[in-house]
Order: sequence, then structure tokens, then C-alpha cells
Amino acid sequence: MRKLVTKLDVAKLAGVSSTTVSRILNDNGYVSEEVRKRVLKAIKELDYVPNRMARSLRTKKTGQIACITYGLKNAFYAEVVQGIKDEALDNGYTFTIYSSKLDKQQYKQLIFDGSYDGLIILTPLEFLEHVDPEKLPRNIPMSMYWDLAGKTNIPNVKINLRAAMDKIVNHLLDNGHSNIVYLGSTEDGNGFHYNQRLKGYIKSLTNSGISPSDDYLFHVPTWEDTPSYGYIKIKELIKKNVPFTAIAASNDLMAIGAMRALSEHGLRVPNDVSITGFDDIELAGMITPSLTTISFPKKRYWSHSNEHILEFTQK
Amino acid sequence: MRKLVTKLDVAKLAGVSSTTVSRILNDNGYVSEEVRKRVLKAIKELDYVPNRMARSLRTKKTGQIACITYGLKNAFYAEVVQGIKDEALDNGYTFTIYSSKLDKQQYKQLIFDGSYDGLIILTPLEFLEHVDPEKLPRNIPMSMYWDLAGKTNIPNVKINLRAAMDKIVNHLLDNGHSNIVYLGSTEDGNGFHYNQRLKGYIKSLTNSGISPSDDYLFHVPTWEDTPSYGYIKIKELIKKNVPFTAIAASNDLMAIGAMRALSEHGLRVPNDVSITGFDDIELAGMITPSLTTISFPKKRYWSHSNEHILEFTQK
DNA sequence: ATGAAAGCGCTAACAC
DNA sequence: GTGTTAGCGCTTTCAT
Repeated sequence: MRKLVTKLDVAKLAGVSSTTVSRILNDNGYVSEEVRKRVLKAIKELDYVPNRMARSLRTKKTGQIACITYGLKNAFYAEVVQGIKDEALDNGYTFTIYSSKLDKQQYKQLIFDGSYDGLIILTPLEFLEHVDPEKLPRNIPMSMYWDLAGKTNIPNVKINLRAAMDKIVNHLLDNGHSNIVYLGSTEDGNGFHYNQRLKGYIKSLTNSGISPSDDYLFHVPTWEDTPSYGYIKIKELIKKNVPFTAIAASNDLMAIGAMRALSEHGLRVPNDVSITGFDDIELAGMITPSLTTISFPKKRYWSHSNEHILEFTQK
Repeated sequence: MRKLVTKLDVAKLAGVSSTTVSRILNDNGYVSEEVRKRVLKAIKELDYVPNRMARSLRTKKTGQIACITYGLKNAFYAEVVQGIKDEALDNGYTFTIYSSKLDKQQYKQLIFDGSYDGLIILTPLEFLEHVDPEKLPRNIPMSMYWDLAGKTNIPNVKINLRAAMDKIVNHLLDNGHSNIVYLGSTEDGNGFHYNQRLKGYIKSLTNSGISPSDDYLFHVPTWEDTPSYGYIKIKELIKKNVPFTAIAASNDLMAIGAMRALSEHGLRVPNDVSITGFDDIELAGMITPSLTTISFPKKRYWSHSNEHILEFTQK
């Protein structure tokens, strides 16, 4: 355990004050070329690295940003998180990941313990369960991924899941399907009507004069949206023996699991059953047959923005 | 922007010294029940959250751990990172992700700037390019994911990729295949013989009296191991017109892309061509047909440890 | 059982 | 141009 090298050690070796060292490191104030050389040499010699904690305490800038997310196993979130991470690092920030399964106290700490210069929330529902944005003294910049109904006063990137699902179900209807299965979460959360996807599905059917039936709703718990779960639910569907010719899945992974279940029962895609995904992860185009899916921007929300599906709000 | 609430504010409101507040928060020293109540009430009233930077500066414990990884798009890494993240959070640590594409200076800072209590390295090759473990004053605990040849003095979780690839290629040989394509990186890095997988492939063939031919090596650059790349390379393979009956891919994602390419050319798996994966991500069992693959533990290295493939080293 | 005071390593007035 | 000094918010001896 080597003794910590401080600014003072450098200063002593270079025969200057610690302020001068600071000036050089932070590139402010005037320092003569001769002194700068000497200090730089001392820094190298001692292998000095400034202590970030001390600097943060003083400047009240931590250079850290935090991101609250659920999981990384879903390629959609993995891609989004990766994009944010790279962007953060490229801009000299450090990137910390939090789980969305935090309690009230943990959320409070995360916001107020002074560790972060900014906060990105990918799981608005879980966040709002614990934090009231109205009561939030806005001393830490936040940005939220918003796929819920209603509005928020936190700056956000808005995704219109309802319109997207509406669109993709319409696509199925246009292709002559009428018995369309919905595979995804059917929960409603906290008055925010979490299930925008379900709403889109219902709207689309209703507009076409079809009354949605519970027999066609296959519930997957929030955050359990994995291939395995899609597989299991479609197994159930087949056992139930209701007539169907299409499945609208809430994400690509579940669609892939669904395809597997169908094929095990000799049902061919798309000949016997049509199936649509959601998210457009890279894999969607790589399986056989390709998955019909709907794309969301994962890196550059605003530049690729789709008028109706996506909207960026900044206060 | 609310003014920062400090320990002193709490102390004043409760009519005690800041030392006492500290004692209560850190649960050491004796405090009378009556005072404790009063202080707790003041904390709640002011919505006080201790400043982590200040505490870290004093205690030299940051409660943060960092992980250096490449990307999250590959489900294998996503699962590993997720496991580490959850474990860290469950133990009261904060989890920060770094990219492996850092320069020497950035690596140095990461290790020495006092931000982290521990460091996990998932990309040993990139790390060792910039950091010499011999010269490392061991003042920050590190742990490394080790899939290279040779040894390291950093505590590590060792994966024997060579043995794993050997095993899976043997499986293909046992099933009567002899023209086996290798799909993966063929680069050799820094004397660490990065390509343990390729080595395993070669060993397996050689042991069976088959001399490996360059015609069967389809190179994928390190970290480009995506479905799309697998797809592209197998397209090339088909165009080349060399006879083959099996493909050993370096990971599951590339295998999936490869399957796609085959099917586009009317080649059926496994009837016409056998294909094997590597990593055993959840998806491997969900595509049709299922991918034959080899499993690596992604969360509990030691408990599920496989004698020959995996080894945990702790100094 | 509680408080006073020093100091973690750094930066930013303010002096010179 | 460069140095002196105060202080960020916290914990931890050391007194009392």
C-alpha cells in the first residue's frame, strides 16, 4: 500500500506552492513556462494523480452521472444504456448504474448525497412510486425516459408506445388478420396507465370494429419480458385452443420465444401464424424468418426522431 | 436550488454537536435514547442526507466499485455485468462502468484517483496493454476475468476457452464431421495468445489427424462478434465454395447470424450443416433449431465451477 | 454521554 | 506570476 501522493508532495519536489500545481492541472491563471515544466516533471516522477473526492468536495462537481435502469439482459435496454455510457465517458463523465428496485431512502440518497452531477431515469414508473417530482428541489439535473401516459415536469425523452402498438396491430389487420393475440404486460400502474402498448392494441382493434377479448390477452409480468416467458405463454395459448392467426408481442425477445413455441407445434411463421415484435433489436433481422418489428431510436433520440412516436421535451 | 443541508444544520436544530449526529448516523459511540430521538427527528425534518464526497474524503472509503468492460450488446457480457452490478448494490456499493477503450492516463486515473474501493476487469487484454501489474502498487483491490494464456498476479476468475472449444469441436468430430469451419477472431495479442478458442479448435482437429486449413478460418475482429458479422462471414464462406458440413462459432450471437446466412441459401440446420455456439446465452435455447452451445457461469463463478473449464484464483 | 478541534486533499479568493 | 489561507462536509481523536 503505497502512501498517497498529494498535491503538496508535488509542490515540494518542484519547489513551488500547491496552488501553482493546481493552476497547472486545471489550466487557469498564469504560470511561467519554466515552472510548468518543472511541475509536470515532478508529477510524472511521483506518479501523481489528483484525488477526485477531495476535488469534488471543494468544487461541488463530481464528474459522475448516474443511470437508473432495470436490467441489461433485454437487448433494448442494453443498447440504450451502452449509448448513454459511451456518451458520458466521451464527455469526461463517469457512468454509474443503479437498479430500479430501490427503496425510498435509497432514491433519496441517490439524488441528494452529492455523488452525481446528473441523473438519467429509464424506469419512470418505479421512480415515481418513490419520488414526488413536485416536491423535488431541483438541484440535480435529471432526464427521464418517458413511456407512460400523462405528463411529468422532469425533462424527458418521450416514447409513444400506444401509437407504436396501434401502428403495428394495424399492419396485422391490414394483412387480413382478425384473431390477434396480445403478448405482454397487462398491468396498469399508479394511474399512469402503464400499459400503453395494451392501449394501442385495444384501440387498433376497436377502430376496426373488433371488440377485444380477454381470451386473447396473454399477460407477462413487467420486467419478465424474456424469450422464455414468451415461449411459456404461447404454449399456454396453444393449449387453450382459441383460434388465432397472429401474435403481437410487446418486445422482440418474447416474439422469439413465441416463435419457438409455435414451431414446436408444427405451426409455421408466417404461413400459419404471423408474429410481430417491438423494439427492433439487432437480432430481429437475424433470426429466421425475420421478425416484423417496430423500431425505436436507442442512441440519438432527437436526430432520428419520428414525429408521431417520439418526442423530446426539455424544460 | 435548495441550500445544502449539512450535519451542522441538523446538530443546531437538535441542539447537539455535529459529533453526536455523526455518532448516530454511523452507529458508534454512546448516545442517550433521548438525544437520539431528537436528532432523528431533526434529520427527517430537514430531509438531511449525508454528503458522500465529504465522508469519503475523510474515511478513504468511497463505497464505489468500478468495472471495466467492453460492451453490453453481447448478452454474455450483459449477464455478467448485471450479476456484478446486483451483487455490488446488494452489498451497499455503487457500481460504475468503464469502457475498455481507455488510454494509459485514463487507466491510471481510474486506479489511483481514489474513486473506487475495488476494480473488476472483464477485458484483461486491453487492460494489460496499458497497465503493468508488476509495477502496480496494490492499493486498490482488483479482480480480473481471465481468458488468456499464461498467468497474472492479479486475483482472477479463470476461464479455459481452449478446453471449451476443444470440447465442442470434438463433439462435432464425434458426429462424423471433418470439414469444420471456425468462425471467430484469429488475432493473436501481445504474447498472451489471445485466441484460446482458435487454439482449442486447432488442437481438436490435430488430435483427430486432421490438419487445419486456413480455408476454414473465418476471421471476425475482436469485439465485432455480432449476429451481423456472423451472417456476413458465412455468406463469404458460401461464396468461396469450399466443402463444409459444420461451423464452430466463437459465440452464440455469431452462430445465430450464421444460421440466417445458411437458411437464405437453402441450407438446413442441422440436416445439411451442423453449427455450434459458445457462451450459452438464454436465447440459444429459444431459436429454432436450438443452438448446441457450451455454457459458462455468468453469475456464480465458484459455486457452479467446472473443474476443467473454470478455475477461481485468489491470492 | 457529549463536545471541541484537527484535518482528509483540494481549489479559489485574496494578497503580494 | 506565485504564495497564503480559508474552508468544502465529514469523521475521529482527545478532552471533559
